[in-house]
Amino acid sequence: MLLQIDHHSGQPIYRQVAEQIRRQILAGHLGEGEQLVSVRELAGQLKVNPMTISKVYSLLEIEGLLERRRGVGLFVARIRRDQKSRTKGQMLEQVLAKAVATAVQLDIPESEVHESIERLFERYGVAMRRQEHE
Amino acid sequence: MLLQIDHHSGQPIYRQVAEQIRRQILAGHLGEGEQLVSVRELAGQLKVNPMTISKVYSLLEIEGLLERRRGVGLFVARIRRDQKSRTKGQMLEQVLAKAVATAVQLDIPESEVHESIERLFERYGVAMRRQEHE
DNA sequence: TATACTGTATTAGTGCAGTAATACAGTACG
DNA sequence: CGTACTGTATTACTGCACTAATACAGTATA
Repeated sequence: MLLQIDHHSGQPIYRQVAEQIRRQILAGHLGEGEQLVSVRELAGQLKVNPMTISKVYSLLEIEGLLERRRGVGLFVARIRRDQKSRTKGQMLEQVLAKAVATAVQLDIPESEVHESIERLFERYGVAMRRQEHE
Repeated sequence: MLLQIDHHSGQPIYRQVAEQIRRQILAGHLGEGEQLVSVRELAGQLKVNPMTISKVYSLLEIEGLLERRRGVGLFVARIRRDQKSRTKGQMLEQVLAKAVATAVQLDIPESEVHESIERLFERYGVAMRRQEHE
């Protein structure tokens, strides 16, 4: 599992890690039933206190993304497809709602929002293709 | 000037106020050259320490939205149209970039993003119409 | 130049989110 | 049942963002 922390982002460590794991699960990069790296091991890799990682895992367990087995470890929970896509939809809508609110208050027309999104997607497409070649 | 503070939003006061004034300026609801309410007066209205408002004004001055005249007060700066629309565009793009990043990482297709935005705009439309009737 | 406004530099208080240390609890397995 | 793993409850430290109190500085105007 490839994780990285940006100590200068202002975002707390536990949220950065949680967000990355959450996305790996929802995107299917982290398979159902798969065991996660142990708290102490991940803490060691990231050079962070184990409690910080424990907090991350607890957070994701509450969200229903992880299942814990006492004394054994944490595993990616079985998630029903509809629930999964609903969660993904909610995450998207959360960020989009902010954007639309901004646009409305600044009197920016809907068409411009769509255009901007097209540009951004295009930019991502380019970035992805560059990544594939490396 | 109609401003409100939500003490339960978690967002600090000075940012809430700054954001609201910023949008009023960029949307043109607060005209060029117009004088702003004095620090002490606004602080009184919002029942907040004057320094908090001073901080807000300083912030907006640094952004180039306000001009200060020592001992007199603060005024909405003259902003060139192109700069204004550029600023607005940047604000929008900032929030949209996050949304697109989320979508890409979750493997959500671009079409779904556009649909979600249409829905959100529609919802806002309804809310606005309701407001007009009140 | 006195007064009644403007804004602000400085300093101090406060709360809380984030992180860490420590010690405790469950499980597997020889 | 001991050892070597799992995760975690409790407690405490720490830094910093936010807010506030106070006293100071500029300007207009009579």
